[in-house]
Amino acid sequence: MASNEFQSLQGMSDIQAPEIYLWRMMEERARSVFNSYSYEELRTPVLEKLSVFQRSLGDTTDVVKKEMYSFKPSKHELAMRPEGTAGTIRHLAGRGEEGLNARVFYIGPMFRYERPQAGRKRQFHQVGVEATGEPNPLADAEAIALQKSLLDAWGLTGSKIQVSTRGEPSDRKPVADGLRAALQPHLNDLCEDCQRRIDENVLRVIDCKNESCQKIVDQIPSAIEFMSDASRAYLDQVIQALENMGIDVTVNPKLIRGLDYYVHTVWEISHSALGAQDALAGGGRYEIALGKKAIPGVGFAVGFERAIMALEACGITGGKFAPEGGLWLVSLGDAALAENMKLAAQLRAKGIRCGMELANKSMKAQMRKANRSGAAKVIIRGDDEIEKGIVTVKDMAEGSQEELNLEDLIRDA
RNA sequence: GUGAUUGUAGCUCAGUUGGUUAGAGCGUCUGGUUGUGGUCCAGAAAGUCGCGGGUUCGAAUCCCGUCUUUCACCCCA
Repeated sequence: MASNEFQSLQGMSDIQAPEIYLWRMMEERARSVFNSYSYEELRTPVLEKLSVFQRSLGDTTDVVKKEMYSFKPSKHELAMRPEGTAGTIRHLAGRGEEGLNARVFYIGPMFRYERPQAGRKRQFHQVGVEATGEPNPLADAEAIALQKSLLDAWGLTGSKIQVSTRGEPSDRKPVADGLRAALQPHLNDLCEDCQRRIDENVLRVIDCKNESCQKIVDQIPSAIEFMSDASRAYLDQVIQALENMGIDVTVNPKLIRGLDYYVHTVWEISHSALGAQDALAGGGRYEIALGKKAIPGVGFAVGFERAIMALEACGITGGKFAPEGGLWLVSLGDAALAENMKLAAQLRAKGIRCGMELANKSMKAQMRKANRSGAAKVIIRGDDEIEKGIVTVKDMAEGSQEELNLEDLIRDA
């Protein structure tokens, strides 16, 4: 089978039935949930100028540094979007005042050149939202509530919401300095990676998976303790607002989120079914400057591939959402086949799911197909029926049959 | 980028220390006498054993390369 020519690219897969029905369910319900929170859909291009991502995600992040599909077809260096926020903000920034108070969502493919792994593809799919506006703990809480509504709508259970804060930009230095000072005495006990991280990105030491590093991290003060009173108060207000809405979250000061643009609230939703990459969704408050003015907002993204892994662990699979019901037309003889083509067109015009065999096959074969299609009823027509202007209708579940006038069938269908 | 791992019919997999026409189950198709499915029975079609080299009288089985799968690190959704 699969010769190389028929293989899709590494980390990029074809999504087909029955899994596709799960995707469709998720997309449809996502749109419905977003509508209930009065968010509008925004579709931005997959390609943007490379600078759009460099400026919003940060030059130093791995995503920008080494995971982007970029190329230069003409004047500008372009890149395929590795996430949805940058393009969305690029769009909103162009809408002036209106863009500073917008609520939009997106659904679509994202691209990152990484080694594929559980729940990680090179072309992967996200649904996300962005709500722009000045920092407001209630907005952050609402975004988390919206995300929870989304997962609930999909029927996903067993996920965990963890919340933390990055503080304000002015907190960054005190936090980094404070953590470095606290870690310094333990330097030799940290893993190799972490010894490097202390200088490069000290926050990453906090969520190192190495057990011995974790022991040390547990001993030192959390990043939040080095932040200003205002930053801590902001987080408290978010937690309070979530409590008021009855949303259960865990405050985890060790939660680190990588992108540079985050300020204040950050959060992550994880699920035990996912393996090492257990985050199926993440979000946070950000401030993104593309031009002179920074755009403040809050948003989140959910990974479809990972959400699907979690859903399947909950026993929710695509097959459950496969289309079924409707009719199947069985034709005996060429005359009936021609007549059924006409009938099918009439039924389909009424929006009825309607299948039929277009080749001259045995009745047995046609019935088998009808059964497989999930049709509720089968319309059987041969020379007899054509002559009398009737159809034989068989109920597939009960096995019962009756004869109907053709006109009655078309009218009542 | 680092370290492992996978690749045999549409799908899930067997294939013994390299040896004649590569197997099974599921699925598909066709039948089981006049126009009836989901069960049962019978039969059939379907693989240049991921791709390319090499070793050998002979390779799905050994070696090298390459693509791909899966997993962990890294990073992230």
